[in-house]
Amino acid sequence: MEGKLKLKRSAAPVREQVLEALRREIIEGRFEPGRRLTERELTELLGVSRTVLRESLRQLESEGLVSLIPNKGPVVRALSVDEARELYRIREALEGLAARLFSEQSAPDQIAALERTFDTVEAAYRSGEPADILAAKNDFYETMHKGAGSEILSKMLGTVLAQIWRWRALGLTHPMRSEDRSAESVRNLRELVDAIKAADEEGAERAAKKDVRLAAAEVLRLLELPKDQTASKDPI
Amino acid sequence: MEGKLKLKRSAAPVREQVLEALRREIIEGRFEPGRRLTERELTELLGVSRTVLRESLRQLESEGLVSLIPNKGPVVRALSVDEARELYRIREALEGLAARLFSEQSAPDQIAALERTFDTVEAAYRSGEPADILAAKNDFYETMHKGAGSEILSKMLGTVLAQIWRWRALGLTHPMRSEDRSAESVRNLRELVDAIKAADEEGAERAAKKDVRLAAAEVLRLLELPKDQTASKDPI
DNA sequence: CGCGATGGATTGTCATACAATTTGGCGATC
DNA sequence: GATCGCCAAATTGTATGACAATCCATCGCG
Repeated sequence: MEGKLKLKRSAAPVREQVLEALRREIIEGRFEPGRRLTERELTELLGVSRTVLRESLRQLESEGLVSLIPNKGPVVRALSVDEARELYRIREALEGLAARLFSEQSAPDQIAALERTFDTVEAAYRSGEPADILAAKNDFYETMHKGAGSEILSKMLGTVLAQIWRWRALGLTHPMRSEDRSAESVRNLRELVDAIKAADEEGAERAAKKDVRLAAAEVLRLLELPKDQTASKDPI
Repeated sequence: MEGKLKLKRSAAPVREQVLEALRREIIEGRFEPGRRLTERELTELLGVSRTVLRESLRQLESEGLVSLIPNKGPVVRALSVDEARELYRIREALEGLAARLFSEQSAPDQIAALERTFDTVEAAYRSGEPADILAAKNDFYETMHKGAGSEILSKMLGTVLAQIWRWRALGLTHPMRSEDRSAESVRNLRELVDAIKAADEEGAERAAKKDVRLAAAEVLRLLELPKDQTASKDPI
């Protein structure tokens, strides 16, 4: 009955901790797509009751991270390439909206925060370390979403990002990735930041959308490459 | 222990039936915003166990229809005017995307289906019956979402629509509603249908967004009116 | 070789129990 | 009489055990 993924029994409700723990395992790829998650296995792993576990699983289903197959059990959701395409289109629309809302508000402190995270992104790209780049870009987007001033939108973008997390890493680590992508991406983000600074709503939306669109194109290109590369090492 | 909202014990899992029953009650306004929903009350009303009920409530929380206040219980979520505004902006972006995707696909049968639902909308507007208009427009949007060919997008739009359902009715039934809105709305939708027929992706997106934007403007105008009208009759 | 029966594993649902927390009210004290 | 503190009721949070329903692999029988 021992929990191996330790949960502090104090601060937050157990259910929340379970939810976060499972979400993390899935997003970070330790529970790979398609993997079955039986209730017994999870309750033993986490040391919680079925009651709590099942509530968390239902929530993860709403977020699109697991599929609950009737009488069969939960499975880590595996997305098809088509679904990846759909998610990127949705993300494009929503990031565009976020950028526009950010521009409309034009809050000086938020803009300053965005510039700071942009500098970090730039530095991370220069360092070339994929993990750093990913972390920096996450910060950047998070700052942008926050600056848009819509809790609802932030949450929606959060669930979209959680679902495509795997592929975002792919675009940075795949051996066949395009070499020009880095410079291009930085250029885009700078354009976005400049537009927001200038309160250019139209330009901000366009830049944000373009950034997502190019990232999507790269990822989809990589996903459709023949699989026989040496790339089999890390099929996140 | 008798369930007063009858649930058939057969076809679908009990949890799904509970989920749908509660969703319906909330969307259609029989559980008004802000109302507390204690677990005991709901289990008795529905005749199900707390286990099932709580799982359903968690799901409704993810959908934004209830707020779960810790140690206090579930409450039918009440949206502020600001949140309404946010939801309409999000809807605008997503409906725009749906229209664009529909155009891109240009599936003749879907287009035909859309034209049929548009005719129904037109007829409903001529009849002037708010319930008919609402139902017809729902059909229209549903058809459009389906035609966009993205299950994920459809579901997202579904949860957005569920949250603003109340206000959509408002735009059609409020005593102070603008008289020109009907003609304008029909004109917009026709523009949208025409653009889709012409595979004009740009135009379709623009028309869909405009439709949402105008509907939002009308609803927000009504929400900000002084409350002392005779309008107290039906505060859905 | 096909195919149905059977049994194990897993989910679906329920009832119950008790701890933790909130809340409203009651009473004691000043 | 007012204020503060504290108790008790109501409600959620969590755990446990039980049993039916369903699915699936496998074994056995024709």
